[in-house]
Amino acid sequence: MRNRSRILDAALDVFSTHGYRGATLDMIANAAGLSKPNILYYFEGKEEIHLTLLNRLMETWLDPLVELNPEGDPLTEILGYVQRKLDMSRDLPRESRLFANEILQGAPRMAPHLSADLKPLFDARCAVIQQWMDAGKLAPADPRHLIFSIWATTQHYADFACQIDVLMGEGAATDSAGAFLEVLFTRLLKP
Amino acid sequence: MRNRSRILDAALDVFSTHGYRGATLDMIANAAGLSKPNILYYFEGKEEIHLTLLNRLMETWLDPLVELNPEGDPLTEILGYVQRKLDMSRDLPRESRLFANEILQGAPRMAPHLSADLKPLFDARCAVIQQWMDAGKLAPADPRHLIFSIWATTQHYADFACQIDVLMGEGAATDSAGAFLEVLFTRLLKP
DNA sequence: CATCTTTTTGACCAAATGGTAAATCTAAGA
DNA sequence: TCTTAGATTTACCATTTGGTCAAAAAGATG
Repeated sequence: MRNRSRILDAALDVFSTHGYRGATLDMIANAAGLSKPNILYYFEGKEEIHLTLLNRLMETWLDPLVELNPEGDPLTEILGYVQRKLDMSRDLPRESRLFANEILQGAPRMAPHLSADLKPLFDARCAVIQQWMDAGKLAPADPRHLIFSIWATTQHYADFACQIDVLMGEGAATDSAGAFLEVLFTRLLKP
Repeated sequence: MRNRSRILDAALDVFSTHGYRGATLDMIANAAGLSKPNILYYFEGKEEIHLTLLNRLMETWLDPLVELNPEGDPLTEILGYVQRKLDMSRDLPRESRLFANEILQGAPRMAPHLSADLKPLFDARCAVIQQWMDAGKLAPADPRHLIFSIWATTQHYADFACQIDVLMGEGAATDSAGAFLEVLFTRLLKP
């Protein structure tokens, strides 16, 4: 099944930079070093490749939030979450852009996942954060918007990388971003 | 020239939800209530329509940052900027998504604009903010990442609206977002 | 070697898509 | 009313693209 992996890797390249409709099987075949019919030997079609990528992505994507430990020290936990999300933008920018593309276009193939997987986790984590705030361990703020702001600021470094490269120089951003975001969320949340 | 406007409006709808390659002239024609050849009577082709939209967008997009007044009260100016950007996400979500789509895909048609128009403004505003911080009027933080975080958090409400709708219920977000972001950036920047 | 299964490929196909050409319609002036 | 310029449509065209099919390679197995 090495070919399957090569196809998925190539498809991740292509889908993440051109979007679903902008990607073609020929592009994927080329990037994978296989012929188009050969790709359709391993996958039923373009949509199945895309769907496979999205399904795999969902686990990876939720993981950092799953790891947020309700028993841990509140501020440390939140800052750790920010750090893990920022690491993902640095290490998996293609996945971030694949996700962004899908959401931008109204999540036509991922809406079920959002309701079924993301929403329950989101609600649970919001409740935990709210309890931390109620207990005075974090400064008060809407937990939902807090999470949105963490997603937005961290993913921005992957999704808008090309703009950031123009403004800061290639790759100069992700280093200093970690320090900035730590300050940002510490000042927001320190009780 | 009313038809030109109708075409551009329809194209904004289509491009912002499907991306450049995902959009078709037929979709645009349909949305505009015109025939495909009639659209090509007003524009040279698909690319010219897209380019026209991007060019118009650039002005609108830079405007809130242009309005940031170096003579004003620092915190008020920054918070005003955040508010204007958030208003844009609420009022012009299609434009925000058009922009996000373009950047996500590596800004193939807008890279020149970024270097020529955005970069100088960005550098100038960073310098102003740095001076404010040096003068002790704002708490210290990297001005570049500050601006990125403002872009990220405000545009997130337009670009990821479909995800936010799932997590918070339709349209419930943009109201409370303003208050949250004001707290976020006040706690970050208040000296 | 001979057989059987798994991969791979070259030649196609039908639909979609960006775009063109020429004919037709419409409205304003002379 | 006739003319003329602009606007619109119908009928196409060439290319791209997702996908199929049968045949050929390439392994495995006895």
